[in-house]
Amino acid sequence: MFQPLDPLLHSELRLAVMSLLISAEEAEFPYIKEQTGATAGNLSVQLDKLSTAGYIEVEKTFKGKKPCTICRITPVGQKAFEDYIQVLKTYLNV
Amino acid sequence: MFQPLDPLLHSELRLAVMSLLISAEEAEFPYIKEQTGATAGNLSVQLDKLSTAGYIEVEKTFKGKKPCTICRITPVGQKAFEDYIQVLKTYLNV
DNA sequence: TAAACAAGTTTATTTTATAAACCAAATTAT
DNA sequence: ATAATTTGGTTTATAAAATAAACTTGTTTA
Repeated sequence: MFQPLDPLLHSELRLAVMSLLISAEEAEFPYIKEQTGATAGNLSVQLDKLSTAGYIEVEKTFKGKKPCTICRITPVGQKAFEDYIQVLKTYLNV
Repeated sequence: MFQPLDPLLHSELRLAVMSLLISAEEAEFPYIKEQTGATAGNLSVQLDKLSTAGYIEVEKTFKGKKPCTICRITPVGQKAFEDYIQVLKTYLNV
């Protein structure tokens, strides 16, 4: 029997975002966009979903006069990521 | 930069099926259904996709008078599964 | 001051996953 | 014997998700 995989994390782009934020603690929208190769629209949507779930927090600030969106992983997000890995391992026979 | 995740494997049910077949070498439809908890319809569709991709082979035989669908992983499928794990690991920081 | 660019968001489209409905044959109950 | 149920699936319809295209707002640059 397989435990269900958290659907919020079992998504290529959202997983990549979480992967970045786990190591980086903080990252700006354009950086995430570049690292993941996502389009801005897709990234925006996926960040919203992670944010709504409480997995990340999104801070909207300014860098000089330009808007700047900063993302950070939350404790809830960290826990979800770790749990996801544990469950996933049972699928991979690792 | 993240390498793309094989979309055929990055699916909860198909991954579970592959996971079973990697260890089992051979499994019948009802067994896979039971182990994965999938509905017959969903399983049928996903097995088709894996089969069309050449990741598994599906043999239709009879067990006495009853139809019996046997699934096996192919070398192509094994390779794809291993590759998928390698790529996935870069997302998990494992 | 008009054109191009940066940083996103919103909306529309495509793809995917999933289950409901269905089918054929075999078994069981009446 | 035949009606009802079960087994072993497939096909089709629906719901959800991913993704990109189009758009917005403000800022630089020509």
